[in-house]
Amino acid sequence: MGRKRTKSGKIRLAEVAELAGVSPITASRFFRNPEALSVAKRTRVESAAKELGYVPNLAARALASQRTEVIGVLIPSLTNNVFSDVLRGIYDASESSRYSIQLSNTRYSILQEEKLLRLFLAQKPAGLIVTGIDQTAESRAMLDAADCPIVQIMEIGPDPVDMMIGFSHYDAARAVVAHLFEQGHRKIGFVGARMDPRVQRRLDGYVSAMKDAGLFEQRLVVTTATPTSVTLGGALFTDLLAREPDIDAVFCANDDLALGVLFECRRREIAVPGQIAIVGFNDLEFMASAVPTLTSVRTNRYEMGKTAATMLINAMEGRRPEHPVLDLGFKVIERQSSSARRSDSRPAVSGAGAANKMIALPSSRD
Amino acid sequence: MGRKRTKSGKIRLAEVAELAGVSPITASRFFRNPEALSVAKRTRVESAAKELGYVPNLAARALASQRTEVIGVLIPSLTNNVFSDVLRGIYDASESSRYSIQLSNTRYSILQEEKLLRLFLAQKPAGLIVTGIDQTAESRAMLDAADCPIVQIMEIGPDPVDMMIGFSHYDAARAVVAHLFEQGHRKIGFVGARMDPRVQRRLDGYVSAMKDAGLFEQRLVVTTATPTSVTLGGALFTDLLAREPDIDAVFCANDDLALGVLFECRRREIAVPGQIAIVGFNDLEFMASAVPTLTSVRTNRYEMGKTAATMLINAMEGRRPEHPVLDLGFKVIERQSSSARRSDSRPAVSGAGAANKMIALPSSRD
DNA sequence: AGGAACGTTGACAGCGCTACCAGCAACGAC
DNA sequence: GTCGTTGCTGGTAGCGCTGTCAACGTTCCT
Repeated sequence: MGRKRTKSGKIRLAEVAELAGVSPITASRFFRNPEALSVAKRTRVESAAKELGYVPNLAARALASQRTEVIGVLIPSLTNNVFSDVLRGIYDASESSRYSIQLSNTRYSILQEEKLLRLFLAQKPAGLIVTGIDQTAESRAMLDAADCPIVQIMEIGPDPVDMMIGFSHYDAARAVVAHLFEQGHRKIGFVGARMDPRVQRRLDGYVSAMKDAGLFEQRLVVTTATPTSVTLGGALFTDLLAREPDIDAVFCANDDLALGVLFECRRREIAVPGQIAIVGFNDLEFMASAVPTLTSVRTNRYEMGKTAATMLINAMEGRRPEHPVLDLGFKVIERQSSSARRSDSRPAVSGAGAANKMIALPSSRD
Repeated sequence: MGRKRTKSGKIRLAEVAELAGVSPITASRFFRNPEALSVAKRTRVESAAKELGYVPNLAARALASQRTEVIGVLIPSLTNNVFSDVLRGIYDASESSRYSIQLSNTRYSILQEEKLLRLFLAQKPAGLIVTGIDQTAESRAMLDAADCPIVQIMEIGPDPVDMMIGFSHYDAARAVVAHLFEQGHRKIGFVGARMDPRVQRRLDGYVSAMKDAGLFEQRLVVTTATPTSVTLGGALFTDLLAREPDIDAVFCANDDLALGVLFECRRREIAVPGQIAIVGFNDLEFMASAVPTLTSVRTNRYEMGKTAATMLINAMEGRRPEHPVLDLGFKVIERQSSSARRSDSRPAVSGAGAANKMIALPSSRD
């Protein structure tokens, strides 16, 4: 009834200005561009704000300025380790800025992505980070029309919307196959799950490398749309073995699958790499301490996220990057699981901590 | 220069109202409480909004209504798998609501948490999800004073701020030790990393259970403040073995450490569970397909996140839960790695897919 | 010395929406 | 038939901040 909203405790810009003895607009400028104030007023506003514990009202700021300080981030999965690394980079980079992150999960659906994009753009984000290069035509049109900087992450390709940071999954897959050839493997299977666009491009790279060597057979490829998991790695490998019992290597589209294959080999008492070599993708932390240690492709996911956010923030503040497309490359980390074919069935287990040989390549720039 | 911001394309509530032939305030009501409109106006506004592609301006709404539709979420890590499951639950639950998630990473620092909390509360969030029960006194005071619903997640304890959902890490650890006793293990080591409050409580549970049996020795505990990893599991286990070569079981504070211990055992040709039993915590997916399969404690992380967000949303809309403290319990999933002591050194590997025996317990309510 | 240029400050209006309250019609109770 | 009561609708007045522009004092140039 008689309970009116108490205004007593509310600290607005006006209160700060009054205490500092300046006009509200001057106080406002202090928070947005302190250099524009004289030193005297600057210190006065600063101490007044601190004394009152002033915190700006972001909604009012957004409404008045017609823009937000929000970076929209669209990623396809919250579960996948790969994206948590990227996200960490994005959050770390944004923390030291005044921008905040608005995250949404497309669940690997470009239709969902389109819907979320529409939602995001309606709120006029200061910038946008989107995953990959496979948007719907509608999404692409919205991105092209958006009047904020945009970074596409996770891979590089032709025709960037704006900025782009990633690496060539195709080239990385070719490098893996080349490495396996080098180690004497010929009958190389491919195991993939989820089959999102980037996994598909890894498969494409594998296929092209195998074809180049005249070794490609469709029967060597086992994939599924099911989300990836360690258990699934074992199951897909079982399928592959049933089809092609005499394969000598397996290229897994990610590390979870590779671990599953490793466990399945152990279960079946198949020597790794003696009988079958295993290569994964992403180089998650556990790959280096598995027994045998597992070869994988290292991609700079944290750096990718951090750089993407940094590029975006710079662009939002008018400092556009010299090169809008940044290829972070990849490294094939050669470990025990793919070392040269040998006849003995027990892998060398002593060198768990042995230095990893690396093949470092920037993927080709489009 | 002469380029003024074009206002042409802007669809505001006023435009929708005009097309629908109603007043702006009526149109506004349509979006917030459609039932308050007559059916005729409701359909008119609805079709007008759809025709114009109207999207409300959240900043204006927040400013006018003095509240936001943002749920603040404070978690200690973006890397940890455990939190990605919780987060997925939170995002899934929020998706079907009008609330959006604002996520921040405290990096396991309660000081950082306090700082972020201050930031969040200044923006008047509609609700808050915070991790754990170990806030600073200052944070606690802010939470108590906050006029929005709050859910504490990940564990339960006495004296909730508002709502709480989780389980007792202490009881879970005691259940693990009990299980190991039951399987004939006596000299049980504890391996822990990061040592955040919840890991600490697992350690406390382990210590109390061991003391109850008169088997506790400080030398059996190896911990570090270092962030957890598979590799670290191997290293800590190596330390433990150097101290106590004749242990017969290792309780790992999480699954990554357990996997590291397993690999280290393989490296050293220690039979699991023949010579040493291994138990992890969290029951990540890979635990079930490792060789041998690894015993762990299943916690309903996805459900925890989803339920937390759902409880919060309900509370924000006036439907407070009957029981503000929800104990989700845990299950000790018994697998090969901790089965009864046997003299032969090769574990049974045939039953990879065998049904897991479970010990299900709601943790005790405080 | 006069004027331009710059740096600094403030007045005003309005961003798009909703809280609040008033008004109006339709209906039922006496 | 009069007086509530209920259900729906609209007018007014901001929410707290910033864009724009004008005005001021100072400095520098010619």
